[in-house]
Amino acid sequence: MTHQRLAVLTVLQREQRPLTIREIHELLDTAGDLATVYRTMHVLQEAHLVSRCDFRDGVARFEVSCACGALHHYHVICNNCGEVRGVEIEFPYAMLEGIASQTSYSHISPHVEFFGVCPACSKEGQNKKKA
Amino acid sequence: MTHQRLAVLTVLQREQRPLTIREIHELLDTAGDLATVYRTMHVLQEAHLVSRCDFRDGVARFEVSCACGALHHYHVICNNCGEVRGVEIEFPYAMLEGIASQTSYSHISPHVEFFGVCPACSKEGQNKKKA
DNA sequence: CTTGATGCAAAGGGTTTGCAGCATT
DNA sequence: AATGCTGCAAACCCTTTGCATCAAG
Repeated sequence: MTHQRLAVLTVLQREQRPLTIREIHELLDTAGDLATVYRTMHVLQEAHLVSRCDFRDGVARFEVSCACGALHHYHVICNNCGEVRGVEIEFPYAMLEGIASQTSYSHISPHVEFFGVCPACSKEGQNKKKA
Repeated sequence: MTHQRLAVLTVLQREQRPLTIREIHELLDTAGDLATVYRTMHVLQEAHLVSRCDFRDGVARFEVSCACGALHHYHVICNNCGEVRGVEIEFPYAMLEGIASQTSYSHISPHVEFFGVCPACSKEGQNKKKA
């Protein structure tokens, strides 16, 4: 609604990758207060305009919510250099049904992040082996 | 190896659920220092004796690594009351292959947590609707 | 005027680290 | 004696919060 919030959304739209709150703050033209960005992210999250992801490094990241069709948006993070790749792939909904039937939980939604080794770091590893 | 580390493993074995470092510390008979538990968890993690999971609440949790066969161990967390249920279910490895081929990343491993509403909270919701 | 967003500063909470002391080999 | 684990305290970082101010309806 407010100017600041639109600015945050614009940044996220432009970057098209998960951003730390600190990164968002630095990318804002009219850099307001960091606390304001934190509050803004809460609002945008509850409005389902952005989604939060967690790369297991203790820092929350945000990106614009995808207009998910059949394919869903995931991330693969390099264990070595931290590079993040986006992936569009179908999530196996059969799994959700299995979980629902095993647990009687409802409204189940998965939070998934993939970790691996990126091509560049893979090569480096090979070089190290050879050396 | 050391006494403290075995004690931590024993606690995790006994409880059979993801524990906060603070919880582990409180469950230890000879409660040493919190910092020691933090260091211990790092060691155990690197030794692949425990695995860390993340329930998106800013606190790391640990449990004994499963001797994974065909079925894998996952968690379903109640969005309302925070109750955690364990689930044993097959993970769709086809998904991993899809991601590997899309990204050229190797050694891909998924980190998954499921969120939903537990049966008890589901009932409460219905009561509220009726009331 | 009333409501809500902002900036600023301080506090909170989980985690890490430096250092000295202690145990074990 | 040497290595490494422990306890203690302080520091670090991300995040949240109280409060006064400011902008908008």
